[in-house]
Amino acid sequence: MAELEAKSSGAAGPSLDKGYEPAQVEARWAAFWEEHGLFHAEDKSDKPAFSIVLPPPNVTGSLHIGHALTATLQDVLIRWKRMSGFNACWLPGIDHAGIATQMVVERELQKKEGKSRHDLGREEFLKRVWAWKEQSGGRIAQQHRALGASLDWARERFTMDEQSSKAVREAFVRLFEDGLLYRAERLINWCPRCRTALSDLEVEHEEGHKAELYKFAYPLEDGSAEIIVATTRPETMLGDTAVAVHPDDPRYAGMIGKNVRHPITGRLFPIIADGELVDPKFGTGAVKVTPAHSFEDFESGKRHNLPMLNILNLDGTLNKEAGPFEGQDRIKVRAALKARLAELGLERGSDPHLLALGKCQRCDNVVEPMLSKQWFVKTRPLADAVIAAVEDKQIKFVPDQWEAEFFRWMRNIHDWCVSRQLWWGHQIPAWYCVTNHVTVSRETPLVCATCGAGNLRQDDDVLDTWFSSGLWPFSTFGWPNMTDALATFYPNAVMETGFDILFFWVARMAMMGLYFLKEVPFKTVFLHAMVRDEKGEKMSKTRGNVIDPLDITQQHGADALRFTLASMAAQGRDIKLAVDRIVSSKAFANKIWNASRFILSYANDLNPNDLPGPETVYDRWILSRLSRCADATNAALTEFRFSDAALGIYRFVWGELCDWAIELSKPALYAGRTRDADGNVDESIPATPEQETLRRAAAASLLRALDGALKLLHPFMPFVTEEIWQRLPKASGAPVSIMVSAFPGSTVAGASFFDAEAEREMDIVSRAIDGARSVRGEVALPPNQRVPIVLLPHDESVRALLEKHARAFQQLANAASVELRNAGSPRPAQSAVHVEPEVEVHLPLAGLIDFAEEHKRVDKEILRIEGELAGLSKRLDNASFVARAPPEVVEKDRARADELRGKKEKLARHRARISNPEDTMQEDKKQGEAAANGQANGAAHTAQTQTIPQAIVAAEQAAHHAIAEVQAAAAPLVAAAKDAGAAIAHKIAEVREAVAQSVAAKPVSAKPAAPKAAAAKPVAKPAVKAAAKKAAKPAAKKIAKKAAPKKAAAKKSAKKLAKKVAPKKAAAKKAAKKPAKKVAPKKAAAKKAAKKPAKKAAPKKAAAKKSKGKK
RNA sequence: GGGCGCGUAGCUCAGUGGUAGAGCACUGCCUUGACACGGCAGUGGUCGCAGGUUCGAACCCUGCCGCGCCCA
Repeated sequence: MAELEAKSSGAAGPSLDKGYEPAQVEARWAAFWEEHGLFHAEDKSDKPAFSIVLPPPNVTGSLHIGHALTATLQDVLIRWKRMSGFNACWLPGIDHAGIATQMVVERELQKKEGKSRHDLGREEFLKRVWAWKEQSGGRIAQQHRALGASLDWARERFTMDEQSSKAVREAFVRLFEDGLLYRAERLINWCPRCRTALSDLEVEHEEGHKAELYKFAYPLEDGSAEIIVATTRPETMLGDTAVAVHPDDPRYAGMIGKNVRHPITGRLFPIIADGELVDPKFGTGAVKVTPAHSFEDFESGKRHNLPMLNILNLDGTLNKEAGPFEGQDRIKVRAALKARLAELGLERGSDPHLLALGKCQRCDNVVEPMLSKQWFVKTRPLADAVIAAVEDKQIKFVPDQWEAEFFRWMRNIHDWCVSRQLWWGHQIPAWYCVTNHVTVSRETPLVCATCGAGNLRQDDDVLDTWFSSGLWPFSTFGWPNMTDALATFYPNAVMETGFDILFFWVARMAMMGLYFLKEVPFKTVFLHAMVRDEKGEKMSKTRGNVIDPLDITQQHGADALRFTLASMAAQGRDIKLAVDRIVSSKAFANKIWNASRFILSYANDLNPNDLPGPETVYDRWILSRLSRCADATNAALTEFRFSDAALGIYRFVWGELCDWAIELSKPALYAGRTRDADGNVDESIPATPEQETLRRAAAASLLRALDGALKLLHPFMPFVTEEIWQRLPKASGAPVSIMVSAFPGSTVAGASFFDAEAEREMDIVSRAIDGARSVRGEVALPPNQRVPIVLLPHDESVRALLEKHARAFQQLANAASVELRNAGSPRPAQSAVHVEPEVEVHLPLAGLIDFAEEHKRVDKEILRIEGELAGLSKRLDNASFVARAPPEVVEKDRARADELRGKKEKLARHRARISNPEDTMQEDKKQGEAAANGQANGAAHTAQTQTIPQAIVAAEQAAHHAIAEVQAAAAPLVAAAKDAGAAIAHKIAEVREAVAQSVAAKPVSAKPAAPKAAAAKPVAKPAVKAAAKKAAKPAAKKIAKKAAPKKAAAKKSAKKLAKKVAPKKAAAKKAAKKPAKKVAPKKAAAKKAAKKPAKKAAPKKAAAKKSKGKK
């Protein structure tokens, strides 16, 4: 009674809005998840750990599309693992971004107060930066929340917080104590604008700057001659301390060892021989040497003990060493210097030249190599350990092409300059006494470790931001303290980031982690692609092509953005993001929303604690497909194939659940819910108990499929899935949120739903329905016009199978009626047809359509088949193919060829029938009578039987023989033609095919000699040549399309044969096919199924491919 | 200069040896009781070019052309 009441009110359910509106939903769930602490991971847990640290965005940054991609991919992994029973920890944080942040605050200070940081002093300035950080630093965290990122906010960290600072000091001191950190005067990259040293990596090399190669002469000291040097930077001559030539260069052999006199500063310096520095073919073969301002010259200077003459101030102006040019900017001085050289009569012309410029990554100013005292990390030993670990596969790169790149860099690594002349950052824990002894210490020291002097002064400089970032995978979990969290979450499972910081960050984390914890910091490095605009250009504010993720989120929903990014994150490719894609993802969210709305309206009265199992093959099929999708999703995510995972779910939901399962279930769901003209359910016509059972089973199966789909989709689209899932009827004890429910695997709710039988049956049914739909579409039948459908299965088992699905044809192919005839029964006289290996689908359309159209349609299909057949024949006629190709491939091709021949023949017969209804009807009638004389089939709907008349059996045998004969006869021809060229061979194959057909058509009278002659003839004909030319590279399709003449002939013979012995031949063909049949349907069916059951998708094929790939 | 990668339908991309697929776009029809952010059907490709290996090449090899990135 209660149940009945529930049922009658069930259809109403809690109503969902007609369209999905993300904006209303997302904020609510983001808050809900956090309030319930669902993002939090335990320091100690029985569950296996899975940890990812979010690459800390810069404190100056606001969320851009790259962050959104990072967050999406990591959240997908984390939510997937969390749902799969892991103690999943995703740790958020912010990077203090030394240079960038200092620049931002300085700029603001200048703008608002007209002051420089020096006006404020270090202490006051740092207060301002912290204030700025407090005010703006939280923004990006809020933006991550809006994306649905399930970060463990309780663990949020900052690279300058107390714990990180402690870790930095510990790391610095230990490296120093271990001799891996030293202070030295070296040539470094100096940014005069930022007034700090930079590491090699922070210099961007820009090529193709138009410049000149300027030549001038240095007079020899003794006045005997001059030596002409070529340079792209004449102004640096003020710092020259040598001129170098190649030791083997005869032009300068006599000058080596002599001195030149500097024409401006008057200094004397030598002409040296340096085979490494000098390329005798470049310029004049003599180069000026400026050891303090060029990396190459620096090395040469060391080799030759040259003085290192620094001519620059820290701001890029020239210092007193530049003599008369002191105080001028290094770039502006060039013109003046050249003028002076000209005055002195030393200018020797110039040539145009392209050169690469090193620019500051942060401010885009030209950097200067400069001699300077800095702190360096000795990277060689650290890098070697990392190289060994990667070679050992302790760290895996995905995609693995990055491994090579990584090795290359690690093997050529230079010592890392870690000191920066900034204020914002970790101040270097080194102190100096008055005599400049260095004391490096974890705690602020009171006295000099060397001389005991007091009054120590701490190093002014700070550390490179990447120094603290390098500690991130473990400093965040408490290092240097050995905490539970560290024990649980180190090493991290995955480091997911952009390839652009592979060296900046990944390499340094690897070095630091391995050194300090003796264990790699992460097991897998997944490097995602760069997000570009739809034209493939880098997004940048100056280009104005930036897609703001938060705009997108507001307009289309975070789910749409996330799904789009994940589905485009194919490995090793840039992501060209177009708004169109986001719109279609939004449509997908709406689609699943509406599907849910529908399913819920019929499933709401079910008892979730006792859901009925599947009843019909539709129920079984969709649950089987869900299991497959779950398997594929897990496999894809395991291999970081985000795109495959996302699109696989999309295909399942849209192409299988919505397009087929829901549609197929409607008759069952509607039973007992007859509606009146106004659409109201007529309560006076209740369902029968049988109908009720089917309805509940259908609703329950759809509900299960939906529940599974939502869970699979949840990591990608957390909001809409939560919103829907919360409205699903749930068993007692269900979790509070979908995000902590169990991720589906091969089994759904503990039961395995794989069902090969159901899938096979649905494969046949769906192809037949698709066939009917195609015919309808192609003959331009209005969608709402119901027409009868006649099905001719090729054997009894298929007939029995199809019996159950009449309603499906009515539902999905808009059939007015479905008539199932026995195999071999006469066809409807005036019909349009679609042929599948297992079944012919006829639509008797006499008077409804123009049969000329049907002719065209069938001809097109025949052409297509002939094209494919020609290709297959060419292969199968090739003796070495048969001999050398794997047997299963040969067998597959044979089966396919058989299948195609059968199909073609049926179509040809069909064509004949509609061209000449009288004749065909006679034939059909005759066959009908013959059949009627045979034994009646028990399960038959109609009176015909499947008995094959004796004549047909004979015909079949004759046809077999004839085919064999023709094959034998054609073989030498084919061989000969091969010599003559591939094109001709191809042609022969086509002709041979046609001949075989016509021979088969006249089985009784056919003689071996005839086909031979027939085959030989067309080859000789010049008519072939045009086609042959094209056929050099035979695309089957093309040939079929273009080689019209040949096709016409084939058609003609097909027509002829069809007229005369069509029915017999059909039977013969079918029989001939039998032996190969066992193998054939599998692949062919798979291929077709791939295309059809889901219009939107190719699920089976995709699955097949995947499993193939896995092997 | 060295290295890596890319070039497949109008667009964005799958596809690592058996004659090419998807999404979007496009065309036609359809307001059928989940969804017009929808349904059904359809058009569209000498897989950059040229050689080679192979029974067979979008796929492997070589060269060339074009584009991109990294490093010097």
